[in-house]
Amino acid sequence: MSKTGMTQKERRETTRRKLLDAATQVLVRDGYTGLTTTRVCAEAGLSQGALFKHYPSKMGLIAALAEDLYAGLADRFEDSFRTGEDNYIRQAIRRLWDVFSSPRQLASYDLTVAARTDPRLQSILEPIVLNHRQRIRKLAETVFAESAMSSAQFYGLADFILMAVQGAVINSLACPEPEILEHRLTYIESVARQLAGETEVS
Amino acid sequence: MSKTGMTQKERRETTRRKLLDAATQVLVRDGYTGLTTTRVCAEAGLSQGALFKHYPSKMGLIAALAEDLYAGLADRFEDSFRTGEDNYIRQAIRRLWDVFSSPRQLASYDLTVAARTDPRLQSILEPIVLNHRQRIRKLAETVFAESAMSSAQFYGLADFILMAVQGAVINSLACPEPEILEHRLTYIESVARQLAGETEVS
DNA sequence: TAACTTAAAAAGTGACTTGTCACTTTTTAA
DNA sequence: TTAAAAAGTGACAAGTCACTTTTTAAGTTA
Repeated sequence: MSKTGMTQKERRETTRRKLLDAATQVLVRDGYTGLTTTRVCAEAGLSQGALFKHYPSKMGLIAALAEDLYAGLADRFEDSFRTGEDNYIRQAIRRLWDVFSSPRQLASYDLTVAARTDPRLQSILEPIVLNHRQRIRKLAETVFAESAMSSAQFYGLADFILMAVQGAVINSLACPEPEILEHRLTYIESVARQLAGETEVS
Repeated sequence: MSKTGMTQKERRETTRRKLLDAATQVLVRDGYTGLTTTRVCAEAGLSQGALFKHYPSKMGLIAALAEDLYAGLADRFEDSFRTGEDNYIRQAIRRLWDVFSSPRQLASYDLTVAARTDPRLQSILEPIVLNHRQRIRKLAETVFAESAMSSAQFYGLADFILMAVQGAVINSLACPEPEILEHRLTYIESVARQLAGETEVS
């Protein structure tokens, strides 16, 4: 844990990683409102000066944070679909639920919602979110290349299910009701099963 | 526009309404992060002292704001479904989209998301959101009492569609893509049509 | 009209915000 | 070994925040 014995490049990288990890944790724990440079530095065990040496402003840090965060989310999403393939519809919904209600995913909604009223944040998120979408779309195509459905058909369905799950997650943010949630998930599951059974949707 | 010629009760009420309207507008315009007592007072054309005379704290104001806001949302939701009944599935989806992408509805997501990391806000929203759900559920039941579907069936479907639309709306917050959105809406519409055509869903 | 109560304005307080600056420590290059 | 460059520190400036205190204005009642 000593600071010495590192090359400059290593020092740079480890410090930036510390800052990004700290920022992520603060965003997860305290939300966008509680995301202050003071807290990030305290969490990282570094000084204010260190932060502003590496990032020109708070927004600069947030830009790096967003990139890092979404990369992690996409990774998790992919992992979740690479493992386990039995009884896939039922499990897929549950897995989607797990993915989209994970702390980091919930924290990403803080950024999304804040972007509504912050043009700077919006322009930071735009390319990141576009890339994120593409990555998920590609996953859907490759994973279900050998499926009965065409990948295009599947993506339409998957995207739709995804929207529904996310809507359900966000709706349970302010007031979690396990029963309603369970009901919604099983409904989504049944719809997915029904839609997947038919080749023609539109 | 004179301040005089009012009874105390009238003064109280008009001032409180001014504060609530101002707070709503600030939330809509600047988001939860930008919702400060200073801005609310400026927007209302009143002093800080006036605000804290009527509400014991910022959270007290937010509690009143939330109640007022959600009441308005439910009203709008109901209105949207009371008028016009032709070609209802296609129109219903568009109407839902309109409702859920309205400025006030988007602003309500600021509260929802902020509640994740603020227990005080969460306990304020809990009863309000519960009541909101009930109100919407009742609407679904009464509106479709004479429909082919049973109201219970319809509510399951409606709730599901609602989640999907909301998910789509939130997903386009950070990075609006009209084409993707349009595609999603038509997909949701086709699914709704398909599901509504069958009496048995589960 | 005078005494009293409530509403609103004006001014102020301390805590917290982002960002800067002068300085020390560590690594790199000559 | 020594000079320059990079990384990191901690105090501090300037401003904003929620909230309080003091003062003025208006409404109510005797």
